[in-house]
Amino acid sequence: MARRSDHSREQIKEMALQATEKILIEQGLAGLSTRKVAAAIGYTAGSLYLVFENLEDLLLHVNVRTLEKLFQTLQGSANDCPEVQTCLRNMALAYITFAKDHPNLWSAIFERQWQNEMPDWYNDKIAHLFQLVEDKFQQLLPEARTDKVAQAVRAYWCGVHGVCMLGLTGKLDAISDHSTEELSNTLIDNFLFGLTSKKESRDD
Amino acid sequence: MARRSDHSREQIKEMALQATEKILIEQGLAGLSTRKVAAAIGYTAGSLYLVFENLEDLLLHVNVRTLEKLFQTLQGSANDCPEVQTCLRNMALAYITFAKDHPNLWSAIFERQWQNEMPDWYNDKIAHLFQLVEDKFQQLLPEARTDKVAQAVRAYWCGVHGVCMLGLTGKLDAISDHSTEELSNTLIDNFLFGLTSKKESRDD
DNA sequence: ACATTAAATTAAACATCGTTTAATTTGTCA
DNA sequence: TGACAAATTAAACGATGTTTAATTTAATGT
Repeated sequence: MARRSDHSREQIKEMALQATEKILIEQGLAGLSTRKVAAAIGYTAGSLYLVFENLEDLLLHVNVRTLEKLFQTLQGSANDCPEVQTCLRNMALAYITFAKDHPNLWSAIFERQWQNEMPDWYNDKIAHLFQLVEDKFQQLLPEARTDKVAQAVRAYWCGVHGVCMLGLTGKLDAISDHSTEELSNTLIDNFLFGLTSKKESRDD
Repeated sequence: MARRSDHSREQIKEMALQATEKILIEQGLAGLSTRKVAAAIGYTAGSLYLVFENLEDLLLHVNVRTLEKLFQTLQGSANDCPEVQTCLRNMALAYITFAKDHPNLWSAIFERQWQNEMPDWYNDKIAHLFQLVEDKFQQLLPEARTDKVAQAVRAYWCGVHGVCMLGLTGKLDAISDHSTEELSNTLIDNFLFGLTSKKESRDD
């Protein structure tokens, strides 16, 4: 075996990931290209294909890192809160804050239409995130059936994500300028109130 | 003045819009290109720039048509319902159904990161859609302050959109397979219940 | 120490893209 | 009929993701 440079495959992989993240942060998904990434790490576009399947694969690895950071943030916001409702409130706000702080990284996860379906190691990270919310809902609804909790988790998640998406892409500002945080609280509070008030209702 | 073909500017515009829509439906946003559109209407890519600013402008015009269709659908679902809650339920379901029926047209509205901010004639169409929901909320909360209604509309809209987005892009299937419609109902019902139960609560 | 060999890396090619430019066709009017 | 202007195109430009063949590099066997 022989290699010209003193970078191992893993090193190149790491360098490429960091370079991609930097470009993504500074120029957004539209400003990302294989040649830019390669130039940033002193290599050529072709070399990236030795380490990643293609640009989509590279981007997927950056996204999973973003998901990990998001996980840390959400976990931190889910700890010291007296009531479960407060936790779920805070986690939503933490999600929104994260998206605002890292708009390009965050939207890189959703902006793209992926060719292949997500690999397992990626879906696992998302499940990891869901688990964080699910724990709280199990605490909130201790006697509820498993699938009811799962349903609540998804509804919550969709709501928060919707606020984030429409809020950050400015699709709401055209109409009014309510803050995204207020919107999130309105949605969560009312949803949770409804959920905890009529635990026994059957409507399906 | 002289023109080679017997197509007026308006005709070409219309032809291009229809061709774009067809390509979008069949091949998705990733399969769309100026050359394809031009070829489909028997012209050359350059000719499109006589009629549209650029591809983004062309796509925007297709999207506004999609919004108009969506408006018709929502309006239809908002008519014959005994209770307001039922209307809001149905409108959400209609939105989801529309997105499922026209997945590529629907996601073309959101998948792309736009260079320029939306023109007024586009934002107006969105406001038009919001109005449809706002009417129902005003009916639901006749005594509420205007901004509270506006807030509720946005929360509702974000929730529904979030369900749609995460549901259609398959970001939820990785975890469980609850139907998108059930999810929508869970979110809406609980949110509305919370909203109508504690009308007088103050928490901001 | 040197030739061999295989891996690492690149340069170049390919097909495509959005957009702009100059060239060409076309129809109308003096 | 000839001149002019609008309509349309062909071609060019710079850029993209990806693949290929060529080249460089370092370790190995002798």
